[in-house]
Amino acid sequence: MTQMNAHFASAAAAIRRFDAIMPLDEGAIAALHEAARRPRRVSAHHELLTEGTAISEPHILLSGWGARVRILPDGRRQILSLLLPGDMIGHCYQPQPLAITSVVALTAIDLCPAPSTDEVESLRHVYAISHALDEAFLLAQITRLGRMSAYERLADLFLELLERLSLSGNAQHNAFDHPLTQELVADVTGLTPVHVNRVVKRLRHRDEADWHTGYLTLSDPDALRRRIGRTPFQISQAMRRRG
Amino acid sequence: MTQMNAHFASAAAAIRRFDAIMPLDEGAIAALHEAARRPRRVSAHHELLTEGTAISEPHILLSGWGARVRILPDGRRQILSLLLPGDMIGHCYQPQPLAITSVVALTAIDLCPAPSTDEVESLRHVYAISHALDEAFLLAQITRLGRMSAYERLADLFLELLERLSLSGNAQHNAFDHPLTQELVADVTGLTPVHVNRVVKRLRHRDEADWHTGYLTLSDPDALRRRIGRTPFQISQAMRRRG
DNA sequence: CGAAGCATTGACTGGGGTCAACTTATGTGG
DNA sequence: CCACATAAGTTGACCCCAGTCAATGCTTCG
Repeated sequence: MTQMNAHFASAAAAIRRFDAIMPLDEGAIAALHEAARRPRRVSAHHELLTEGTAISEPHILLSGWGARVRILPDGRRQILSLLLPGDMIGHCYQPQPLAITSVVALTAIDLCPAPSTDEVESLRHVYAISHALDEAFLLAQITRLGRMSAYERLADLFLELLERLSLSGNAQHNAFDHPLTQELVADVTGLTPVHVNRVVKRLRHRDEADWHTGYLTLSDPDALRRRIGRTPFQISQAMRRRG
Repeated sequence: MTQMNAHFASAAAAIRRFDAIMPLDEGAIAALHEAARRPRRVSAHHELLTEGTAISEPHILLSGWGARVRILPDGRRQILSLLLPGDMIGHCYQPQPLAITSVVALTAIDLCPAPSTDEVESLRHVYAISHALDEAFLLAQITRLGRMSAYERLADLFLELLERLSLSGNAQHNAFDHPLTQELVADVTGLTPVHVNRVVKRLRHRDEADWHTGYLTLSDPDALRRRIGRTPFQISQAMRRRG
């Protein structure tokens, strides 16, 4: 289903996300479509960027999931952030050409170079907001790891994923394709795979979440949000206004 | 001692840090000195920025320590990152005028508006690198919280502080003023104050660190780095080169 | 000198890690 | 289309790191 047209890389998800972040003008839409016409495909487990390596140009993730990863000398692995359709990869402000982290494809993914802001001025603003959102997700990740229980971490992560995937139109009816293994979720949440399994079981028993064969459904996101005291993520109107 | 001339806000630390990040030209130094002439003083525990509030203009922390903080509905508190002399506050790329987190003064601090890059073009590059470093510290914080034991978290944090404070000349001989309470360190490391105390005790007994009356000494940073497998933080040459 | 904040310690608990077996998917080649 | 191999999910038994509760010192500083 999702797989069937996976090789028709489409700009749809990315454009929906950017447009949700901030309404796009025609030039921006055209440029994004054009850029997405010759996507690069990378298969799962391959490294897109290597920590300490030069960054070429910023890219846009068209489909599939990626992650920024850090690995400790003894092999422990931490996923710093997840990259979803419409997210940018390697977007930074000129001076620093070195990748600050490795980026890996968690599934097969399609990506394309991000249209230059020199050509489409209006994208500058969109990219900047996208970048600010990325930082917001890092901060959310820190609070998750620092001050939440295992149960809260999973619930919070699932809610974040639902909210983010909704932006790009990759979620419907509180459900979405969730291609990660429990081990990868463990690497995001700072837990062990075994314990992730136990907590997922609990979520299932409570009828709060169902996660089978790569598809995750949250039965009542609002109730879950209230339960763990999560402020629903939203792009504030003010965020869009120029300072 | 440190307190005695605290009311003579000085640009020295900030300039040393920026210059260490990337050699400054005379125009930049002059602008920084000028900006630091009329510093704003904020006493401990006061909020500099409130989450969701409009950001005025970027500032430079001249002296004292601050923190980006997030508080959960039930009162749990997580310090997202520490702000040290020479660090920037509220530096972001135009479009997003809302503070993404609260910022509080942990000690009495002095700050001044950051000279505009419109006036001193060369500062743009320096600010960008400073911003990239901030992000790098967030990523370090994530790995600390996600994949390190309490012992490693404290050792890693202390080493990061030593390295960062060395840049601004606020550390000498592997030692520095450390004004935080154990409770605040707990809020940085995602632990409880009680457990921070126990780990600090262990560090003391092993003669790895000594922390008394606001002064922290690491007896052998390199040995400690090796022990916990920490890559010494450094600003790579390549980071300074223009892409 | 007393009060308030911070550091220190002990006794106890529990959330989450570890180890290991077993089951269920996924997938690959014959 | 089945047989087997490999990866992923599931479960139980056990343990330990770090949290909790609570008492006691130790500093500041008014």
